[in-house]
Amino acid sequence: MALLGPTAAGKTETSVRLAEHFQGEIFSVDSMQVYRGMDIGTAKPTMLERRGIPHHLIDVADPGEEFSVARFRRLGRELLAESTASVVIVTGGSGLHFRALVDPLSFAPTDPDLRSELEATESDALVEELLHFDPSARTIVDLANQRRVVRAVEIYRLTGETPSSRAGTAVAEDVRRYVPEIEFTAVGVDPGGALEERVDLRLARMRASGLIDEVRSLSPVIGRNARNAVGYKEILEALSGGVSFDEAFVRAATNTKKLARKQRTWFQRDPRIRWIPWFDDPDQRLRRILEAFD
RNA sequence: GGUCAGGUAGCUCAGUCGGUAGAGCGCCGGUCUGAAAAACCGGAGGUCGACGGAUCGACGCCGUCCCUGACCA
Repeated sequence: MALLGPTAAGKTETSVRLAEHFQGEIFSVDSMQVYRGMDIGTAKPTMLERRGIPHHLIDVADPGEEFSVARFRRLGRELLAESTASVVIVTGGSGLHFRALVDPLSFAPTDPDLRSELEATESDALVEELLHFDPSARTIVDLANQRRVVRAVEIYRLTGETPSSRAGTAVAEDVRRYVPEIEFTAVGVDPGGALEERVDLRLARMRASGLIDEVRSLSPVIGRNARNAVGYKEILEALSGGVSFDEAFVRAATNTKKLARKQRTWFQRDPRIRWIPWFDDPDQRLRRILEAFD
């Protein structure tokens, strides 16, 4: 089963209670909780909060690494295959990571050298190359998005596959139709308008718990991906003297709310998620979620 | 009280020689297959401090007033 929704929706606590109820184990689908040491700012559940429930896909990479979705999928599938848990509870707010885990997404290979070569290439030239080997790529790839164009050309040079050929496969069609590879039932939770104050409150708690020190100690080793995490990027900016810590937290608050909206638009189009009405009381929330899973 | 600078989108500010306004951020919405808490796309929003004046025409010129900041008394 899956428990999804935007950040600060109380998923963590609820998922632990669900796991206790079903004797299950938790698989996190969170793009930033994968990094070791990024604890406070990612709202990673502490050992105490986990209450003995096994949590997977958390702390599986160093903050200096670039832990891609493809790696996330590979590792997640491995761990799922090995798992002996009677019930698996998938929870988190990273939509693509969720789909990578349960849906038939097949990631084409990558090559760091080729990648950096393409990234250094004039974007018009890349678009020209792309449209040359696949004229109808225009309708599939966002040509204004440099990263997408680079990736499409990279895949072509590495495998000969074009955006059209990849989009035309049966699995690609299944992905579009939300046909899962691993069956599940999913429930969505969303505090709606109450989310803003939950975010403000949570950030204040993070600050009180030492988020600034956490970021400071991570700053020498944090990598390109991890440093983009909301809360971290703003405080890193403050640490390098750009802005005050107060300002950093104000920005972190708006960016967290922005993130929540993006997470919503991602999950909202997934027809498999059943959204339940929000209850502020955790007990009531759990009860409604259990009903929904019945 | 005086001098100077300034009052333009929610915020910070652009606006060439007068032809009724733009950007970044925010806000709203969308896309999404190896950076996804990323990257990208679209949209809404302004009686240009107020009132008067000269002009075919003013955010822009002239006058008065209001507000803000700095400095001088």
